[in-house]
Amino acid sequence: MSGKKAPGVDPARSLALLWGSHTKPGRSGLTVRAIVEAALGIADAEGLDALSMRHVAERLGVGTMSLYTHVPGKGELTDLMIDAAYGELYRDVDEPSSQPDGWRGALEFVAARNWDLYRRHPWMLQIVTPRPVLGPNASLKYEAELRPLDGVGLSDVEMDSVLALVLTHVEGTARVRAGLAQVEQATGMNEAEWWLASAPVLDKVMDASRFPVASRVGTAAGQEHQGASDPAHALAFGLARILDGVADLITRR
Amino acid sequence: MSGKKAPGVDPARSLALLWGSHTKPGRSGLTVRAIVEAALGIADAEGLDALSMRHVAERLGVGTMSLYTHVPGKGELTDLMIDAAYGELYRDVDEPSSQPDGWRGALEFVAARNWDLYRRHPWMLQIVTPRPVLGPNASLKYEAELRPLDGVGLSDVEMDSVLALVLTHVEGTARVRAGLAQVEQATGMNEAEWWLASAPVLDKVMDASRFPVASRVGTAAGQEHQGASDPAHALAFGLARILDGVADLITRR
DNA sequence: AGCGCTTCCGTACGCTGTACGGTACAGGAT
DNA sequence: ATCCTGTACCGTACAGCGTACGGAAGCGCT
Repeated sequence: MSGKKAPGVDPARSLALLWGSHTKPGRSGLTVRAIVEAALGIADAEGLDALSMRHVAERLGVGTMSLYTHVPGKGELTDLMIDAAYGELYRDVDEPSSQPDGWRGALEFVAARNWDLYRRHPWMLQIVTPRPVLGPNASLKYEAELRPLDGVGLSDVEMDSVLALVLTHVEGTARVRAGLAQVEQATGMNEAEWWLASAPVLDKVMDASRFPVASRVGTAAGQEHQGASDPAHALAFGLARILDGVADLITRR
Repeated sequence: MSGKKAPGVDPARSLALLWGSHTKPGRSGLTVRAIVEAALGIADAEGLDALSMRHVAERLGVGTMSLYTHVPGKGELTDLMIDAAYGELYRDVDEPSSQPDGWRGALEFVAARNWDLYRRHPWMLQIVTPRPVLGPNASLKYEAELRPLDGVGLSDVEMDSVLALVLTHVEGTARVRAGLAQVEQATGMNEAEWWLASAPVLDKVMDASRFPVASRVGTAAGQEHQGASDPAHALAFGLARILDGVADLITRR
C-alpha cells in the first residue's frame, strides 16, 4: 500500500530541469546544455544503442559520474533530448498557421515537419517510456500545431483529438521507416535483397492456397512498393484518408 | 564495401524457426515452444525489462546457454513471441469477415481485437526492431484481416494500405496507453496525481500568455479526459475519422 | 564396444546504469 | 590572508545483460 518510490521520478525536478536555462557552467565547464548536445550528437550519428552515459562523458572529456551532478539519470537526459529536438521544428520556418491552404494544408505541413524530424532523429521513436515531456519546446510545438485548427468549427477537445490523430499517424509510419532503415543498416541487406533471400524459403514453407487473399494482395503491394511496405506511401495515403474524415466532421456542423 | 555481416541475421534460419513445429524435445525436454511460452509468461507478467535469457532459463530449470541450442538469440526469440501472440487473435473467435456490419464493422472488429491484444501483451509495443515477422500466425492474421476488405471496391494495393492505416492507428494509441500504464506502475502515481504534482511547478515556470491556444485547449482536453490524454477516446475518435475517410474513398468510385 | 553428433551448460568478456564515498576547488566569512 | 563550507568532479564497485567459447555428457548407429 505504501507504494515504494521509484528513484528520481520527481515531476518537479524534471520540470525544473526542462525549463531551466542550463547556462551556468561549473568549474570544468560542464553544462546541462553541453551534455544534451553531446548526447544528441551520439544518438543522431550512432543510434540510440550507442548512447551510454560513459560514451557521453567520454565525448565531453569528463568522468562518467560527473554527468550525474547535472542530470539525475539517463531517463531525464532522454527527456531533455526530446525537448531539444522539438526545438528544431518551427524555429526558422513559418509556423503552420501561416500556411496558405487552410487547416488542411496546415495539418499537411505539420505532418511533413514531424516526418522530417523523425528522419533526422530516428532515436526518438525508440525511447521506451514515453512519459509526456511537457518541456518548453514541446509546449511551443503544441501551440504552433494547434493554432491553425482554431476557429475552423471544432470544439477544443476535438482540436486536440485531431492533432493527436495526425501526430500518431506520422509517428507510426515513421517508426516503420526507422525500423526498415535500422534493419537495412544492421544486416547490410536492403528491402529487396531481404525479400529475395526470404522468398524461396517462404514459398517452400507457406502454402499459398491457405492465404488466397493475403498472397494476392501481398504480392500486389510488394510489386507496387518494391518491398513489404512503403512508409512514404503509407504516410500520404493515411493522411489523405484522415484529413478527409476530419473534413467530414467539420462540414457536418 | 564488403558489408560486414551482423551475426545471426539469416532470413532462412529465422523463417524455418518461425514455421517449424518445434515439438521434438531434446534429452532434457527443452523445446522451442517451451522456451517461447516461458518467455511469454515472463513478458506478460513482469514486462519486457524483466525478460532476460537467464530469467527464461531459470524458469525452465535449465542452464542459460542451453537456450541457444534451440534459439539463435534474443532477437529471434522475440520474433517467435510476437508470432505466438498473433496466434491468439482469431483463434477461438469469429473471423472479422463474418462480422455483420460490412467492411466498416469488420475493421472496427479488427481494431478492437488488436487493441485487446496490445492490452494483454504491452511488451509487443516495446520490441525495438520491428523487422517484419512473416510467421504463420502473422500470415493468418493478415489473411483474416484483409478478407472483409475484398470485393468492396478497393484495389489490392488500397486494401493493404487501408488495413495498414487502421493497424498503425491502433498500435500508436495502444503505445500511448501502455506508456501511461508503465509510468503509473513505475512511479505509483496515476495520471491525476502526476498532474497534481506537476501543476504548481508548471504554472510557475510556464507563461500561459505565450501559449494561449495550447493552454485553453490543453485545459479543456485535460478536463474531458481526466488526464493529459485518453487513449481509449483517441482510439475511437481516430478510428471514426479514418473509416469516414475510407468510406469517402470507396464511394468516390 | 566404439564412434560421432547433438544437446546441455559453466565460465568468462565486455558492456550497461548508477550508488557510494572520497577529493579538490570556488566563494564567502572572518 | 586564512579558514570553512558547499558543491563539482570522478574512481571504484556492483548487479545485471547478451552471448562466444570449449568442455562434458548422453543418444543413436555401426
